[in-house]
Amino acid sequence: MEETETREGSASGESDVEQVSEAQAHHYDASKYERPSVTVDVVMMSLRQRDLQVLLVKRRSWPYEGMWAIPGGFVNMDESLETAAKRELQEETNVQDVYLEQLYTFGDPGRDPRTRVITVVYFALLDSERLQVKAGDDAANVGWFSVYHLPDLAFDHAKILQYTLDRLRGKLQYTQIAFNLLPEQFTLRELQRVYEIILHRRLDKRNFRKKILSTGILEDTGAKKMEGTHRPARLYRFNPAAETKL
Amino acid sequence: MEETETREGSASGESDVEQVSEAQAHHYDASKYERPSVTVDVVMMSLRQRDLQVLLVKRRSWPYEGMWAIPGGFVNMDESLETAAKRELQEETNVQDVYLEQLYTFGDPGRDPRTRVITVVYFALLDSERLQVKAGDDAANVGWFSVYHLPDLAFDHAKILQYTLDRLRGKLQYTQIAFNLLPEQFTLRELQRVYEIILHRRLDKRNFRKKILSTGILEDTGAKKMEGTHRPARLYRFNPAAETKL
DNA sequence: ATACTAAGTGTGTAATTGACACTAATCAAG
DNA sequence: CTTGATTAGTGTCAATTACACACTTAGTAT
Repeated sequence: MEETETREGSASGESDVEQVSEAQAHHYDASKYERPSVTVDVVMMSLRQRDLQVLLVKRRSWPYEGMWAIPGGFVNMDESLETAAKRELQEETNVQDVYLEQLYTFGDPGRDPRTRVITVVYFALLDSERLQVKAGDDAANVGWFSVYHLPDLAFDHAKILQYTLDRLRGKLQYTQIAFNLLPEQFTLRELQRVYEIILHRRLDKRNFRKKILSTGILEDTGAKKMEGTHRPARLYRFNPAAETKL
Repeated sequence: MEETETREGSASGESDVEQVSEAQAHHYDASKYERPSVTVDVVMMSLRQRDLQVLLVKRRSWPYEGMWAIPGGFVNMDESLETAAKRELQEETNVQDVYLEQLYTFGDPGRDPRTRVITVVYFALLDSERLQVKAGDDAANVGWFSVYHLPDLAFDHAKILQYTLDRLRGKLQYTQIAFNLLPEQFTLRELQRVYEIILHRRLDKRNFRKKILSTGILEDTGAKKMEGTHRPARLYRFNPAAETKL
C-alpha cells in the first residue's frame, strides 16, 4: 500500500523559494535547459468619469499590430517580479505607492508566435486624483477604456481582464481594497459609488452606510465637501488601524 | 491634467496571452535578453491518518542539501505550466485527475544561488484512498509530513506552505474544494472531519450537517458504512450538478 | 438482555441582511 | 427672503442565517 511512512520534523525553515526536481537537481547544469522569456503585464485600473477604466497600449508591431493590449515588459535578470511590475507602472503612469497584487501567471507554449513567453500578470489600482498618464508618451498609443466597453484586444488579454474584474469583485467583499481607488479624503457617497461601479449594480444607501460605519474603518475628518447646490457631505478618511473584516 | 481621452472599443478580442512593452516590442530580438529558468513546484496535500499532510522530497545536492523541499522541476519549452505541474505530480505520485490550482509565482533574484529561477507554484489535493507514492522512488527521500509539524524546509518553502494552507482554508468556506480530499463515497462525519482538520478546530455536528445538507450538494447513495461496533453511517456522494455557493 | 459506541436529529436565541421613505442642509432663482 | 432643486443623512421591521446545546437510534460484542 504505502511505501512511505509519515514523518515529523521540528518546524521552521526560513529562506528562499525555488526547487528543482530531484533527478535534475542532482546533475544540475543550467546551460542544458532552454529557457522561456518571462514578462510581467500590469492591469492598471482606475475610476474615471464614474466608470471603471483600464489603461491599454496600442501595439505597434507584429503580432497583433494595431490592437490594444495590457502594458507589460520583460523582467530583468536582477529585479524581482514586483519590481518589474512597478517599473512598468512607472513607465506608463507617474504614480508610485499604489496597490499592486500578483494575479496569475499565463504561460502556454505557442501563445506568442515570437518565442515561448511566460507572463506574470499584476493588477494595480490607481487613485485617479493622483493619476496622470506620463507626458511624452504618444497619446494616440495609450488610452483608458471602460472595462464595460473594451476594444478588441491582443493575445487573450480580454480573458485576463475578465479574470481581473472577477478577482476585484471578490476582494471587494472581504477586504478594504476599494479605498485604493479613492483619494485620502472622500464622502460616503463616493465610496458607495466605487462599490456600485465595480459590482455593476445599485446598492441601498442606508444599508451601505450602516454596514461601512459599523466596521469602524472610517474616521470622520470633520471637514465637509460642497459640490453643487445642495447639502454638503462629511469627508471621511480610511483608518487602517481598525482591523476589521468587511 | 489628463493627456489621454477615454476610448471605447467594440468588445471581444480573443486569442492568447503575452505582451511586451512598446519600446521593446518595436525592436524585438529574443536573443538580446538573458532569460531566467522557470520551474513549477507542486504542493501536494492529502488527508492521512486524520491529519493534513504534504508530500516533501529530500534534497540530494547543493543548495540546501539534505533539507526537505516541495517537489518541482523545470518547465519544458513545449509544455504548458499546468502540464508541467501534472507531470511533476505524476512523477511523485501515481495519481491523475486531481484537483490542481495555480497558487502564486515566486521569482526574486538571488533566491536560488545557482541561477535566476522563477517558480510557479501549484497546489494539488489528493484523495488518500487513491494515493500511492510511486514505487521505485527512494522511500528515504520522499515523505508525507503533517502541515502542523513541518521539518526544516529548503528555500522559503515554509512560507509557501503557510500561504497554501491559508488559501485552502479560505476556499474551504466558499467552494466545494473539500470533496477532492475524499473518495467518491463518504459519510457526513468524514466530510466534517475534513473541515475540522483543515480549519484546525472542532465544528458542531448538528450545525454542520444542517448547513451541508441544506445546500443540496450531497446525494444519498442508499449505502451505509459500518465501521466498528456501532450504528452505521449513510454514505453520500458529491453532486456537482447542484450549483451552490456553500 | 445489557453495555458500548458513534450516527442522527430540533429548538430557541442572537446576529445579520435586506427592503423601504422621509427630513435636513445648501444654493440658485425669482 | 421664499421657493424649488438637489443630494446628504437617518431608523424600523421582517426574514434569514449563525450558533449554542442534549437526547435517541442502530448497530456490535459479550
